[in-house]
Amino acid sequence: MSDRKRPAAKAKAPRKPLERKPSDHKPAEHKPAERANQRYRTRKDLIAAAEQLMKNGHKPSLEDIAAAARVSRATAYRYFPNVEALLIEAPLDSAAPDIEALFAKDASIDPEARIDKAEAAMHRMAFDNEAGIRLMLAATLTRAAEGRDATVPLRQNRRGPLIDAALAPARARFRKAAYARLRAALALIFGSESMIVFRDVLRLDEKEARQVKSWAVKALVRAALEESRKGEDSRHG
Amino acid sequence: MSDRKRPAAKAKAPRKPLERKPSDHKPAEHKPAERANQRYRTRKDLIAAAEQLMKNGHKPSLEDIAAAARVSRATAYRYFPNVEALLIEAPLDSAAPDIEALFAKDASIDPEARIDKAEAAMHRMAFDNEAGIRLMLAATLTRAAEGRDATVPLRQNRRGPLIDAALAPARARFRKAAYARLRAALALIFGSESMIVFRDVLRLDEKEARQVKSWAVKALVRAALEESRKGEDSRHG
DNA sequence: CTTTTAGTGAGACGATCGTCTCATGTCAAG
DNA sequence: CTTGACATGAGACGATCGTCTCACTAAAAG
Repeated sequence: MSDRKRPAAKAKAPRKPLERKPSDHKPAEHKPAERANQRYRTRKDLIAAAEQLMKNGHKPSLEDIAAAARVSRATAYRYFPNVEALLIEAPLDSAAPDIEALFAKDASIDPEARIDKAEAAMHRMAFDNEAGIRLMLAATLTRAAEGRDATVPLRQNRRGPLIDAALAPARARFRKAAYARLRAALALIFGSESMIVFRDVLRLDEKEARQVKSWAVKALVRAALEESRKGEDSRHG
Repeated sequence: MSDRKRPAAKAKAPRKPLERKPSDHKPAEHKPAERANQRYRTRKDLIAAAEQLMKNGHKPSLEDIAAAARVSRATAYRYFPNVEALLIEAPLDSAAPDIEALFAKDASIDPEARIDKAEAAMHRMAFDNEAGIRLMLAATLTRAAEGRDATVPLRQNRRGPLIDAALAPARARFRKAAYARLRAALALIFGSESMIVFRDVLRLDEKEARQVKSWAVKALVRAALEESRKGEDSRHG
């Protein structure tokens, strides 16, 4: 008598009746500019609550986040289509390095030194917030794997402006294409993803990771500078 | 009248009564060497089914995987503590580049050329299996974020041997420390994580990604070679 | 062939997810 | 102050997750 199935499996034929469409989440009846303050505050409270709960590395349930924000579950879903979307925005707003402050009283214009300094800041941020960043990364990965239309910004890019700021004083010394290439390559090394590689794949500790990255970013800057100086963009002929 | 709560929230005081301990999952009554064949086959079937279902980018439910493997849900949980653990093992076994074949009839010993070739192989693998890799990465990230004891190998390292093989003919030209540093830095660029950065952060397409990585790996190899030649390990001295 | 026992199937269970509806509260314009 | 539009709260609902128990099957041992 396999007549009694577990409830999840009933109506097996039309199998996926609800067929999640991840991106057609209507932000309820939120129109652009009505009661903006009220909405700003609940949104801020939700993110703050999520950020708080993420610190211990456990993925908080939306129920917990909503409770911590003194907001109902339904309201939380009116602001974010799912838990992950909340986790994506949460963990970094307080930890992001301040670009102005970083280079404020630093008169050095040596691009290698400045890039290294910028990398050090990102490095600290990533390793100090490892738990939260892991959750955030996981959230963006699965979000992106499913619905791909992505009118929403999947991911905020913090490293780009930081890299630009670090290289700004020397910008004129790079050829255009070389700069674009360097910028992208540095982004590979700067990001929090590199922390994942060091931890999970290479099994190196924070200090070794920092040394490797410090060497790599400087080597790349040097290489790009040299190629630009020689006046050829790609060196394989 | 907040007497009627949603069922999930009842018994609020002891809140987390079950308190997931991710790693004390007992593999049921599976002792090392009894009915090994039977167990090997069900495990293999589960992984194969997961691999199959992952190809479209949707995270398959364990119910679906078990059904595809012609196995009951309970049995699947006897082999893997959760869906993620299955997804981690699934997506890459068939796609990993074969190191021997890659360098078989390639007499070149130029480390830059060989590294570039290896990177190209990893690049293809990563971009061809984007959906599966995203799921796998997300799974390892959250696994690592929670229970951290990790007697299990969180992640298999495919890039390490590949990098070693590519650099093997030129190995003698590197100083030891420089080689270790180069190896780690290349691992940052080789991995599937870099695909994520290109896609989600930099928004570059596959071709541009390949160009950036090709330039970066060659530049790093060159830099490490040069430093080794000059006989100094770190150049900021 | 029988007995033992390890692997399995079926499904109940509580928890969380994301959706939806209805009622209530609250801001802001008249 | 009233009123209408909008934000919120409360909770039902079906789906999936991971755990657990019980019964059944089939491999291995005698």
